[in-house]
Amino acid sequence: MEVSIFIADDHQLVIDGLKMLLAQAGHINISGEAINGLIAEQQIIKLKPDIALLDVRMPEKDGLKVLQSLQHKGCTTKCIMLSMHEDARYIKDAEAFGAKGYLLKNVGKVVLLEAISKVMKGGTCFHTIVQTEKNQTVFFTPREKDVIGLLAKGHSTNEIASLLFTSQETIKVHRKHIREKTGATNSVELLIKLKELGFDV
Amino acid sequence: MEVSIFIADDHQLVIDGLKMLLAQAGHINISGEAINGLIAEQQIIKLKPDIALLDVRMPEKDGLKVLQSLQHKGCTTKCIMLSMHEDARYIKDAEAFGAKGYLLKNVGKVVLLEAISKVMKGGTCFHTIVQTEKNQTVFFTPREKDVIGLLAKGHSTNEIASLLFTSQETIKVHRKHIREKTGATNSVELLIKLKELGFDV
DNA sequence: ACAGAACTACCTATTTTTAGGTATATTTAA
DNA sequence: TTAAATATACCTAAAAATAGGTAGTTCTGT
Repeated sequence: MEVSIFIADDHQLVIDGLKMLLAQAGHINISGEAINGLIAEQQIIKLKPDIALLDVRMPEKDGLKVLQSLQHKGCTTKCIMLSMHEDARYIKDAEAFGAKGYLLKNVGKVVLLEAISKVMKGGTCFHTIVQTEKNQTVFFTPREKDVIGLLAKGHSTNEIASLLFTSQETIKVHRKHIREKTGATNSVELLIKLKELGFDV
Repeated sequence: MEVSIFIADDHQLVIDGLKMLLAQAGHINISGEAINGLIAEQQIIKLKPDIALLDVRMPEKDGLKVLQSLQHKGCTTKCIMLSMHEDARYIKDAEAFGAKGYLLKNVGKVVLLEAISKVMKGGTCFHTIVQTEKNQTVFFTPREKDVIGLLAKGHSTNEIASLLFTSQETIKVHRKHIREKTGATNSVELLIKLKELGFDV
């Protein structure tokens, strides 16, 4: 049976490559493509492809957000996420948001075609990762996330306090809690650990 | 005429895509592929393809280093760099090291095929960028690069001094110079600016 | 041989961050 | 309606980073 697939990736060359790769398979037709999340979302809603391949990291709107929006709007297109990040949190989020699969970009075409086949048969295909003891959910409060966001932009405690209309002392406490939650002893280390945990910083 | 091409990229899916894309062109045959710089270098020397497509960012040995090694060893394969980074420094370096082309991954297949054609005819194809006043060459000494590398891993001045077998005072000076060169006032800001300048941090 | 660059090292001084503590008002959830 | 979580704010104290200075040695290229 003919399968229609939509491709969203921020690199045109990757899109072109995937198109060729999928076209090769014979039973697949490419219903559309997009180089950012916003266009992807609009087009997928409009074209209703059987499957959408969504790059996780995209401009305007990342793949997970597109996935959420599509689910929220009742779109029936089955989404397979493509990512460079072998990260538990991303994969869990993708699954939670209703993705049918999650593949790393370092898989080969065989794995991709198998995943598409599986998903079309109603199954799922999530990249299994070596899930060690760590990655125990680290949780941040909304305010802590505000602080993390500004920290990641290179702001000092003083600047963050001004931007969030609160005192330096308060921001100090938030920073302390954030460090304690991650086990980091300085800001650079903190940002590294946050990235490892899958946060967009 | 038949053109043999080697592909090096750290994502198998990108390789597979490019293979399909190039195979489509008819007159191109893929002589080999690699998912890291070291393997790429060995294979290119062994297989002597007409053209090598080298991803700039690769594990083990980045594309620019592979390019340098190949030139140094007198390899005649014409190298076209593929990159996600529209960065003056990378492009200049690539040209200086003897690359025949530099393309962003957001170009389409038409541009890629044209570039290959141009290069095969003895020409070059460098992605022209909007070169604003900024990007005035920021240069780091080898030792400064050592320090930057360890800083980016979250190490403190103290730790860096130990790792580089020198005194804290010396590392302080290096850090000061690095900040002065980039205009950053703290480490997080520094790393952000370095990334903007195209450094692998 | 000399100039310049790079690496080293120390100085002072201020600012910022890190690392503990306590405490209170407000909101959230059981 | 308690209990817990969140955001707020202040305290002390030590460690680290930032920002300026001078200066000697070594290596490299002219």
